[in-house]
Amino acid sequence: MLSNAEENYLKTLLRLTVQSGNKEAGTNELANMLGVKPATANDMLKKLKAKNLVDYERYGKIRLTAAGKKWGIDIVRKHRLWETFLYHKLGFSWDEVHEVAEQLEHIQSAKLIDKLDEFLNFPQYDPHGDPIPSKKGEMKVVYKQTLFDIAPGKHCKMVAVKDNSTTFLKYVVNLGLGLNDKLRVVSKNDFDAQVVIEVDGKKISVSKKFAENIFVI
Amino acid sequence: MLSNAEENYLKTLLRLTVQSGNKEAGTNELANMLGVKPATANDMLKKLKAKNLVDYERYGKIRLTAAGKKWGIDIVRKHRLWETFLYHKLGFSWDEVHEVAEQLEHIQSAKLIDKLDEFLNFPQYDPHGDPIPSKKGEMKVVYKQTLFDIAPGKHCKMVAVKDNSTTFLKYVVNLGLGLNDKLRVVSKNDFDAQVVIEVDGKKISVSKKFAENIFVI
DNA sequence: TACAAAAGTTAGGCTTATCTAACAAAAATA
DNA sequence: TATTTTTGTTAGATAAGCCTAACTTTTGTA
Repeated sequence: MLSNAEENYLKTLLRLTVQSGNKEAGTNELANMLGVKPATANDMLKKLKAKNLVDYERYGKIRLTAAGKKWGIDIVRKHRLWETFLYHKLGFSWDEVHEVAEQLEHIQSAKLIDKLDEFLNFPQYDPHGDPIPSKKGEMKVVYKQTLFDIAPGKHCKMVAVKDNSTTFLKYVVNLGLGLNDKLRVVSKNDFDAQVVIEVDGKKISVSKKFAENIFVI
Repeated sequence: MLSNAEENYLKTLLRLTVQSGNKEAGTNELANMLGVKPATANDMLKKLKAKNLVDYERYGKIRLTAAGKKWGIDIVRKHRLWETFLYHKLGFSWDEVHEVAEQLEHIQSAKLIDKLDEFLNFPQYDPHGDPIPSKKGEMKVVYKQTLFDIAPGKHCKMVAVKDNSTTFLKYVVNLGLGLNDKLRVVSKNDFDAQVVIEVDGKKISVSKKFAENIFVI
């Protein structure tokens, strides 16, 4: 049994290593993402090392052990299943699910998650288009191509978002965009990197930062 | 915002005062029910007093303030709604719901609970027959009459259970008893207070302790 | 390569929620 | 009523998770 804090460190390390293809993380980076000070993260790393959840030496890089990775994936699985429940069963909106799921992901009951999975009909993706890991910890490869990578003239389909913050998601909805929308990249501006796209015959111009947070296939 | 620990103290105080008709509670009693030492409970009482959630003087009796009572009722509402969800939607059994609901009751999101209430179709009673408080904090009067209070020869209906422990609930199921069963009290033994009841034409003999944990009307 | 900047660590403190041990007040009883 | 028992309180300790301030190691660059 791990505390909520410990679980959050594992979840964040998973994002920082496996999910980003980085393979290793640093103390400051970890602390920043968790909103704590490096000294705090350092203390926790020692604890997680003692529990064999991270692979780590003084002044060295941080990696998850197999056990740590599995635990992190379990949290992601729980988070995404709860998001799916909130969205599809309780009528939460796209941008509201994340915050509540941050709490629900720490509920400890294997049976609860299995039953929830079944109740939701074994969903493959959460409301943000992110893949839901299986019970065994298998997770579909995360999308790598963003809207910014698409060449002008080409078509693509919006399949997920990188940023799950309320601010970003509300912005997306406001622009009239949603998952599975078919997009065409009209142009990419050389001066300020604005990207003009066409959706449903309507043209909209978005920033580089925005385009890099939209995953497409 | 209160911590899980604080919420558990309020919930327990509610049980000890309002729900039992006692109206006041003692430190040892409270500590016992929470599984902590009296010294610990004493510390917490000071904190809750400072937050205006309990009414309490040194060496005096403990009462909940209106705010403390409301908060406690909210926890009970959440607990019972989650139990109903687990039982009716996820297929948990009678004796499994309590433990998981103990965790879920601390999730902080008013919207979540309102939506859950709606999703469950505004249930009035949880799977143990206990009334679910309304959003405003109105709670149906808890049943007072137990199987032990019924005179031999009389009929009654099992509407709730007092004890929600796995041990007790499994025992109830094992005896073939369930909510809404029609019972007839056959006899009450003067020597050891065993109560013989008839259900579906089958006679079973239960202890005084058992009979006192079955609410009937 | 030497040194400045960045990254990481340690030491010592704080808060919350718990404990034990010793003490004080209230209640029960002889 | 005096004394014992029960109940409640205080003081001091511990572990988790966080902090700041000072220090050390590594990295990047002039």
